[in-house]
Amino acid sequence: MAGRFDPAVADVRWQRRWDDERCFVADTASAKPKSYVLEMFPYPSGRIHMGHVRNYTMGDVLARYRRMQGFEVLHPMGWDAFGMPAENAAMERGVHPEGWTRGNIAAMRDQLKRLGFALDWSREVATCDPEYYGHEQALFLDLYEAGLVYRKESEVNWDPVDRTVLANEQVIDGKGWRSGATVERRKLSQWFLKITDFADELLDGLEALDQWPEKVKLMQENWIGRSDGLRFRFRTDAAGAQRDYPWVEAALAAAPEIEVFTTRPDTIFGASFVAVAPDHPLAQAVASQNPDAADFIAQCKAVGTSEEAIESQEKSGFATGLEAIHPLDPDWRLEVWIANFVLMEYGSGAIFGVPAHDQRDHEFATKYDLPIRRVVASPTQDKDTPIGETAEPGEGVLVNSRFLDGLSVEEAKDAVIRRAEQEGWGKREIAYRLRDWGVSRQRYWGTPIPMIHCDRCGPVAVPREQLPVVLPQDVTFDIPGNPLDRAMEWRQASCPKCGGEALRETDTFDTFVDSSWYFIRFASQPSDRPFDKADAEAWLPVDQYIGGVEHAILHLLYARFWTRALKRIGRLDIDEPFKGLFTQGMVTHETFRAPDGRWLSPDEVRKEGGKLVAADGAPVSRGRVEKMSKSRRNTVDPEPIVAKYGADAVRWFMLSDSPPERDLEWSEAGIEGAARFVQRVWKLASTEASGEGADEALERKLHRTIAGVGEAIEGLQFNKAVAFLYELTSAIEKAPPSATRAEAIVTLVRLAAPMAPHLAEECWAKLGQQGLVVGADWPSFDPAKLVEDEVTLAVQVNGKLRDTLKAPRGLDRAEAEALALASDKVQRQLAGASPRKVIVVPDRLVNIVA
RNA sequence: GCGGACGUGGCGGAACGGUAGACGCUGGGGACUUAAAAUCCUCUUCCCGUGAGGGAGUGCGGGUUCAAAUCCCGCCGUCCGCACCA
Repeated sequence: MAGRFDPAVADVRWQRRWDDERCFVADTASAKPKSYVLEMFPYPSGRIHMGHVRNYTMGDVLARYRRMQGFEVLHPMGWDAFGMPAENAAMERGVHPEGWTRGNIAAMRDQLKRLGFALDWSREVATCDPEYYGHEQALFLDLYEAGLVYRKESEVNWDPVDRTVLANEQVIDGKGWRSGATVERRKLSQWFLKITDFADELLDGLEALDQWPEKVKLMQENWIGRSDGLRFRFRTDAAGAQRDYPWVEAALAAAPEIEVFTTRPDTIFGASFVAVAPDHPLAQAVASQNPDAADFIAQCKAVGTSEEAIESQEKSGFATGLEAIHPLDPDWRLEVWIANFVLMEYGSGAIFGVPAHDQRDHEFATKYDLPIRRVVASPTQDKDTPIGETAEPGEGVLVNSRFLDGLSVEEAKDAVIRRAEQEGWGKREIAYRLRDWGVSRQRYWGTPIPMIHCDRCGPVAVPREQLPVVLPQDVTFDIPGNPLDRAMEWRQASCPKCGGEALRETDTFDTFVDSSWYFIRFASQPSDRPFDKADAEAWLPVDQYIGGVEHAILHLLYARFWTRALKRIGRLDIDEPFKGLFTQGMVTHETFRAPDGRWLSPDEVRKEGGKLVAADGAPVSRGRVEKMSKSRRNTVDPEPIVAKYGADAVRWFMLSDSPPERDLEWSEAGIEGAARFVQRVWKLASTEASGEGADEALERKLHRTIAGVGEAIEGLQFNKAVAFLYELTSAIEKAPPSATRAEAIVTLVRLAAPMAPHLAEECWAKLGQQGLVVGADWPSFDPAKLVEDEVTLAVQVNGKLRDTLKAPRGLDRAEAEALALASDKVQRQLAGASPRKVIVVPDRLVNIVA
């Protein structure tokens, strides 16, 4: 009896060997074709979790597979090391964010190494390295000089207790996620990157990304939210008797014209009112003179920003006493309202309402008894068909619309836009949902924004030779707010322009800036500049990028933007950073709850008499299978699992069963099964009795497996690759000794190498093969050996399967038909009737239609 | 509300329009063992039948086709993204 494969010994042995031989160091100068495989780098939270293991295992299989195929592979790893958890740890435990982060990186690096990933650690970067963020500051200044950066006042979520800006995701039900304080809307001066300049490019670029999931492309498309329409002006006037009201005067002075944006210029004769956003200048002017208006606006702002709050909120408005003059009819006047459903950030912050064909306008008009005028009619309607309880946003033919009558919606849109442009009161415009990217964060643990504020010169860029602007170490976290604000020694600087006393910018970058170019730095890392153009272009774009779908919009959009911005300024000639994208599913686990509703971790639950009970004997209810999370207490720490079963079993399980894009449920039984497979392969390799002669059936199986595994890995269908290897393993186990069998075992080891590399190396050595299996060639297959000489013909009568027959391959139609008709079962079904028609699919099926 | 994905045994899932359920897990039976673990063999969609065999079956209802899990139409359900975007 051969011994068992002992991962505790083997894993370390081969990891050391790969390291010693620098197996995974990528050579940019190599003449081989290049392949860049990348997984989204982790935030160093302290320990890796199963999601990381799954993500990195997939990338690793691909990287190792490509290497065996003869590619020079770049497969790097680093750390998205800035961010709030480090500061929270500093506040809660009094540790410095840097020390905390560095410690976490060291621990997680060890954990990753223990899993035997084929990573080029020589290129490791952490975004908190001054070298890394210094180059990032330089890139930012490049963009600044190119006019792609600007400073603007903008509204932010302000936590008054923690005295910091919160991201939208950190505002829960209107309260700060840490402090629980009610979040205020506050205006702050922030740095913005002009991502909207690239809106069209980013949208059009999606088309070429044929190796991206449609879902992600669609999400980005919606996020960018392009809509074509017309921007035009209404002249304003006072409504008859109200000319002398002070707020009307103020409003007319502030807004002699109101600009609106519409995607439905065709409905211009259906207009029944004009509405502006509460923070529109006109609304503000009215409010300055009219306390009721001011109250109304304050009410609008008081409503939470949560989705539910917005959804349940009733449409409401405030009549300003102004009127807007219809651009196509000077005698036609529309009431001007301030309305709570108009957004200042979109379009021009003002709309004209068409209640007949827009649901929001319909609700508003109904409430305030404004006219509802049909201007589009479907084929079953005419110009007098009344509008019902809801608006009719659909297609049709224009009615009640003067010169537009009879035109289709599309034709009418065009006609109105042309007329507006001719007459000079409006022009065609494209509006985007996408906003410019605000990158300022009032946080310590991030990349300092390389700017200096001078009272005389305004904001001035830090001179290049002074980069990097390094974070000061000596800061305190005992008081809420940004510690950089209090680091007076660090803040003081002389103005690069006038030489006078000035203060540094104390905001740091959104961490998404850090992750917007790390894949470029991986490809090329000179010390004197962010990257070398030629070296970076040798690797980029990333051939396969793998990560969670939660980054479908922000990170992936920012990285695409950054890459295009670098192209525009001539730094890198790459359009799209990620040629192939794959978003893997989550790792889930069942959940358990105590009678009082508390979540219980799996090790607090045991089985007793077929029932689940807690440690104290209380009955436990089984919850849903959910994503592993601390709050649900259903996490499984990979480290003890790896220690118990070995890296390969864990890797194998991560690839088994579930298709990679779907969720994978962690289970004890599953990992046991994976560990069993590892031993089966080891047993084959370690007990192989050499045999003589060929085994044709096994040989065909072998070639089909080579083809199948290759195709599955190429398509990132790892679960199928796994299934193929199970089949081959069973076939070899059952086969009698032969030369073919011996060869099949060697091939099996190569096929399994990307997934279970330690096992493969151990087997490879045991089988007396030369070198390391990581450097071995991927097996090739002979297409001629993929087919069987004998096929199984399915025989159907009227489309129902009645028999299966063994037949030699390549029967012609007549032969196949004759064979099928000779079947007893077929004859019984036919019961003497003669077939009306016979369909033959060669070597597969005969269908007899009676 | 808008957009999208998905729905197959006890479970995860396979299946160029052509033998539904590969492979794995679980469970049943058996072998080996003093015993257990490990390992191996074997069965495992459902219904009728001792059996040979027959019938049903891929969320539901229609349709196209010699043939539909797969294509088309209409429902139902689950999940995800966006959300007062003019």
